[in-house]
Parts: sequence; C-alpha cells; structure tokens
Amino acid sequence: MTSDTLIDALRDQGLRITAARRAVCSIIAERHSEHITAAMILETVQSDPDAKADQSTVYRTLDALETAGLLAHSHLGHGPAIYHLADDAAHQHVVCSNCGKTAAVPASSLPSWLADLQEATGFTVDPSHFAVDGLCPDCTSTAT
Amino acid sequence: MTSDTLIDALRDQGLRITAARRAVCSIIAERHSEHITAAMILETVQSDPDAKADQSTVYRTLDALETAGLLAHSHLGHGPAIYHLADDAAHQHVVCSNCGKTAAVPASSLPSWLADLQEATGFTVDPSHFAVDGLCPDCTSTAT
DNA sequence: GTATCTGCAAAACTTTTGCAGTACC
DNA sequence: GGTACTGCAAAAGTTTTGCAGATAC
Repeated sequence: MTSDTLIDALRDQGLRITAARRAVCSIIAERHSEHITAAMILETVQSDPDAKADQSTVYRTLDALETAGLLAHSHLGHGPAIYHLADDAAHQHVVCSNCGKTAAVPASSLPSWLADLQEATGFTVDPSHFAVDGLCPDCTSTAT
Repeated sequence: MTSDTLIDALRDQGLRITAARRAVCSIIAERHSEHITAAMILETVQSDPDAKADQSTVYRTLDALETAGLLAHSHLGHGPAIYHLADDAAHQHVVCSNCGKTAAVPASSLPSWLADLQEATGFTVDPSHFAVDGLCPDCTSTAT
C-alpha cells in the first residue's frame, strides 16, 4: 500500500488533491500496520515542517477517506479512536483494560458464535470493527 | 440486587455513606438490567428533588464503586460509557454503528474462538467487557 | 474533631463546526 | 473562475480536577 493508492482513490471520488491530504495519506500508508490514532497523525503532520496541516483538516481528511470507503475507525476503551485501512484483512482488536495496549487478531477463526450472535440479536455484525477487552500479557502477570 | 448490597459493600471498604451515594446506588440497583450510562444516572439523580447530586459526585461515586469491584464500564462506539454490575452474568454488548442502539447477548456459546484469541495474542480476554460493532435490524433494512 | 465527601466551576481531551480566505482543477 | 479545501478559533460532549466548605464517623 502506497500513499499513491489512497491519493488516486480520492481523485477517483472527484476530490481534490492537496498537500494536507497527501501528507495524511502518506502517514497512513506508511503506518497502516500499526493502530493509528488521530492524535498520532496530528502529531506527525504538525511536526513535519514540509506538511503542516491543521487538526480540523486532518479530521476532515480522515472523514473523507472513510466516506470514500478507504478507511475505518474503531473506538477502543477510554482513549481516542484508532484508524485502519478498510481493505485490511478483517481483524479484531484486543485492548488491555489496564494499560491500554492493543493487539490485532487475524479473523482466522470467525466462529459459529458470530452467527449465533447475529441470530440472537438481529444485528449484522461487522467483524472488522471489533473491540475486545482483556488484559495484555504484561498486566496479566503483574496482576498476581 | 438491592441498593443495600451496594451500600454495605461501600461501607465494608471503609467508605462513608452519604445521600449522594445512596441515590446513585439506588439507581444502579433499580436499573442494572439496562445499559446505564453516566448521563442517565446524572439525569435521574438531578431530577430527583430528594437526592440531588452534582455530576462530579456521581462520577466519583461510580469510580468508588468500580474501585470497590462492584461496577464495571465499557465504551461502546462514539457515545458515553455504559455501566453494569461487575457480578452480572458475563455478556457481550453489540452496538449499532449507524444509530448507536445497543443489545446484550448472553454468553451462551462463548466458543473456542476466545481460546484461540487468547493463544494468538497472549491477552486474557474478559468476556464481560465486550463491544462488537454491527448494524441493528432497523439500520440493516434501511441500508438497502 | 478530623478525614472524607460534596458542590461549584473550570479544565482536559477528543472531535466538530462556522467562517473568511486560499488553492485546486 | 468557481467550488472545494484550509486554517483559525471557538464549541460540543464526556469526564476529570482544584478548592473551599460541609458532613459522616
């Protein structure tokens, strides 16, 4: 995934390509394997003298990318939302309720439980927006 | 579950029993089967002329109850946190990512997937703090 | 009597919005 | 040239905090 892919997709939506959008797309492209928060993007963009962008612009760009179907975000615990590419392999997020650390689990074994859940509640479950609370290994061992 | 149970537990922690705490405990005891938000508790307490309590007091009381291990909260999507009794039967929350509606699913068929997840990430998963995003029946049918 | 709790008010924190000016196509 | 985008600043929404006064034990 390069930032050009994102830029091109924006252009295809009839959106304009600006320096701010290039910068945001570039950051997302570089770091899409992590759990990116808006705050991280903001910090990165604002510390780059070549690519300053206001926070409102960053949020609006993220929104544009989401509307274009390229990006998705989830809320994990107390903190800010995390963003990830929409076409990333579907995965779940696990959040440590103690330290806030997150991890991703590949959606390898999406079980019958999801189907059960769907049947019981009528909800159409989106397995890519998924937050499970737990304790990370460090906090598990600390909480003796 | 009566509010006395909660009050007694607070007393056992060496905490003082005040009118504000009685009021908050009473609301939680009455409505623990719903998904209570801090905003709901605030509204209820502040509309009760016999039991006025400031929002900071409500938050501090909720915090005290959590610290005492009686209460837990989860964050579901954009909105406020929801609170539930810590000893409530473990269950998952499903949130509609469109309208914010929530539903609870009993932990009937917690599958091998949880074990898989635990193995893959090392996280100790807490099945009672659980938020799954999806579309509720109404929004599913609307989103033709 | 004293440590804890409360109320008030203001701040923190993430995200959104209004508006005048700028820049892309 | 015209519409979309940007920056600035301020607001919205939930939750937290500082501080002086009140209250439970």
